[in-house]
Amino acid sequence: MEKFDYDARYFNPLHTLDCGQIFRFEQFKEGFFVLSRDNACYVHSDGVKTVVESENSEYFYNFFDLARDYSKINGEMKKFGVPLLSRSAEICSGLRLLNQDAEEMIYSFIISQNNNIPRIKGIISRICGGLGEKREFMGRQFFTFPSTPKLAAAGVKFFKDCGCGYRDSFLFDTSNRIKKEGIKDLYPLPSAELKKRLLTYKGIGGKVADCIALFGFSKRDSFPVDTWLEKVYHDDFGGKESDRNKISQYFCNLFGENSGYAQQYLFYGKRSNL
DNA sequence: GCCCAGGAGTGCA
DNA sequence: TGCACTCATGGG
Repeated sequence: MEKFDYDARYFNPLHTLDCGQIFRFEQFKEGFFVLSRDNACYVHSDGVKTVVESENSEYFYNFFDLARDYSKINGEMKKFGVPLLSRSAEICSGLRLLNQDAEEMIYSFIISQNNNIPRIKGIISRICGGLGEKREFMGRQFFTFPSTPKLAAAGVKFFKDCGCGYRDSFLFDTSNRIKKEGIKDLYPLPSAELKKRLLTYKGIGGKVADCIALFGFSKRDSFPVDTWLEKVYHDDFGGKESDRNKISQYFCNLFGENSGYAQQYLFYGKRSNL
């Protein structure tokens, strides 16, 4: 068992986990049981220190993006004079962007399209239960996220039976393509080029590509626009466009390198009615 | 029964 | 290029 802690003011487990960037976590004891790739951790906070217990501290230190100073990022958010953003930044100063596994993000966000978060979590959980490896951490059983070869070999019916709906063939096609080609050459690409490449996969459009770039490739200059951010754009920024690509461009021009952080604050703030 | 959910593929003008 | 239509599924 390895264990470390961090200033809770800039690391709040609930705000970090509950803003739609991760689908594999559950309430556990006084905090949360969190899964990423084939790793598990227990994260909990007393409001002063946030503690992470795992068998791989190095992995989760990077996963929770703890090398980065969020006090400055958080402060920047209040300079735009947008009440929703200021409130969210004030209340959610401990919200952090996770550095997650690229392939896990690709499959997870293909599932996310036109879907709601509770159901997305259920689908992913069933896929892991069916194809992942059984492990145990702190007396709790969990399943790893399946490798691409396992997903590729599963067949459309497996995904259908997990409740994926019409996204079953997207997962089948994309996993088989990644099995053949790999994604190694995607890592060094700049955001715009990466997004262009992601758009060529079945089931990945503009919004999902932005999520994968942001959460799976740590491209913080991405701004995914879903139904919630479209609401934010109209309600809180007085925007007139309806094309989500244009809305994303608007926000990227406004927030630049901090686009991803602003997006998460706004998403959480709007959904939570802050 | 309806509307919505972290949308995208397709066909047609 | 733009736009309407369609796609499974479960929760509210």
